[in-house]
Amino acid sequence: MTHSIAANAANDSGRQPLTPASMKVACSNCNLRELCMPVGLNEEEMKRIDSLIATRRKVKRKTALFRTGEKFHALYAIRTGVFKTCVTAEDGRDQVTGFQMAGEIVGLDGIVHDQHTCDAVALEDAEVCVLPFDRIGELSREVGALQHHLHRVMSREIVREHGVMLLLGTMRAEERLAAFLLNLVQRLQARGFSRSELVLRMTRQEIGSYLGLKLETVSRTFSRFAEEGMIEVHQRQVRILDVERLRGLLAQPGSGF
Amino acid sequence: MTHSIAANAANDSGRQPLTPASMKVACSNCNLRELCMPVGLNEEEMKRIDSLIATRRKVKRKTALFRTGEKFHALYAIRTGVFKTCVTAEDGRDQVTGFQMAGEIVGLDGIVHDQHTCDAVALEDAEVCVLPFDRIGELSREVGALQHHLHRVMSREIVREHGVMLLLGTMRAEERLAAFLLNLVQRLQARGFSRSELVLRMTRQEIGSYLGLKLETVSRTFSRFAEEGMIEVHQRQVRILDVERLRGLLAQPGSGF
DNA sequence: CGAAAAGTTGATTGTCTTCAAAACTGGTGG
DNA sequence: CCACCAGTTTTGAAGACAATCAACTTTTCG
Repeated sequence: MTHSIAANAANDSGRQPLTPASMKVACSNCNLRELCMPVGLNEEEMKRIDSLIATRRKVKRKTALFRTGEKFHALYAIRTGVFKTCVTAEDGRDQVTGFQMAGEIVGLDGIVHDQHTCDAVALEDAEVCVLPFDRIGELSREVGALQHHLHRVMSREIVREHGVMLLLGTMRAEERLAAFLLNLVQRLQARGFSRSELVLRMTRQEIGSYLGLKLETVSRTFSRFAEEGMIEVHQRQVRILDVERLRGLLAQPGSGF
Repeated sequence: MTHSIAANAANDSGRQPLTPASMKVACSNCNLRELCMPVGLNEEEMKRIDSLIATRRKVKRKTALFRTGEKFHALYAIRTGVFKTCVTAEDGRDQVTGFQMAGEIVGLDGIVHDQHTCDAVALEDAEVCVLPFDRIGELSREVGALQHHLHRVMSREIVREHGVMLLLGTMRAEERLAAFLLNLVQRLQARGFSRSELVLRMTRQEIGSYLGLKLETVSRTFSRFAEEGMIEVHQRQVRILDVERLRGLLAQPGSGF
């Protein structure tokens, strides 16, 4: 039982296997570099990119990095913590459009109208690098790799949202939750965490909003997965016991006719 | 009755109020310029942008401009015709992610992995400008306005998809269809068409796929709107009789708590 | 023209939502 | 340090909405 949920929780309080505290404020020696910056730069280019980071900013749990309507002036690279982004309709309904973690970029929505069109809220105490957008523009004119990297980041977001649309448009509750869990655990694994255990940073309500389900449905579906022995759930701590069966939920039901 | 549905249909067969046939192959004198290119360029810059257009390409109804898995090498600016883009899950289910018309850009999904991740299919005979992506990269390094324009196009797509996610995640069938019709008519109006009449280029099935509904539900909802006097439907020809009530469908139901 | 595709409408079913109550958790202040 | 309280989660029962299944009509296009 070396990997019990309790052990995972402990590991988790001492989070950031990738980001020791003693780090200089620079991309060039940031452990998240491969996640949020282009690779294969020479020293000169790296120095320039370093100059891009204006500041870091700490964001307390439950507070916003930016909100709808605020002026856009920077993108943010997440260093630590998990964020949610959500859009709000005129009538007050809102929709979580994504959960973002270390190495991912938020703020792309603001570019079109020079104004943010969604809220980015920290689900736990977090820290971000502030990347002033006009600096990104200048630099990417000089450093081709940065230009292409930015394009890829934006394109990746478009493709991710295609996937969410597929989920929301065609999947049933069980499939949605399975897809959600598999996606989360895959991203956590890429960051050095367990491939089978995770701590949810968001509420059932927030998961439901993201998946187009009510919180009760999310809760019930978790319970059903647990009953069937596919996962183990203790509040926000989840252990995946049978990845294959979870994956199976995604491929099965339409049977592809 | 100057704007009868029949009249609209007639107008429609003689489409292209914005693009006479005698046009040179250049952005500088393209009537869609404001839609798909940056504004406020000097002559020198305009000339460079013109050089970006490698070719035009005609796409027959029901054929693909590109398909999932094909190598990405260009973005496409739609000159005439309407496209749908759709993603396909491993199990064969697919989801229409958008309908694109004159002046809009498709192909952004291909940038991340140098490979398209969705299909773009013409719903009617269409023509596009081919914009080789490496040329866009070079040019946007030289022409700041083009660079910023590209960023805005991508950001706009991200924001649009946020809206679709809100629709798929929170709206009921009537609201979805109302939102769809209002969005469509608004974009057509921006292109010089009627604000109250439109010809759907897509099937009920395709509308349903986009809205996360079955085709029967789309058909029923059209019928209900018609019964209630909000619209008039004759197959694919739709006349909007009461925009305000349609708009009301979007704001009402949650009453915003 | 004729076959295939698209659209409409009805009856029934299934899934998710809604409403409700109770249990649990974690943080705060006495 | 413990009690308490608000927020979160679980679970049940009933209801609503859209899906499914099915039959039929209309339109499109080769």
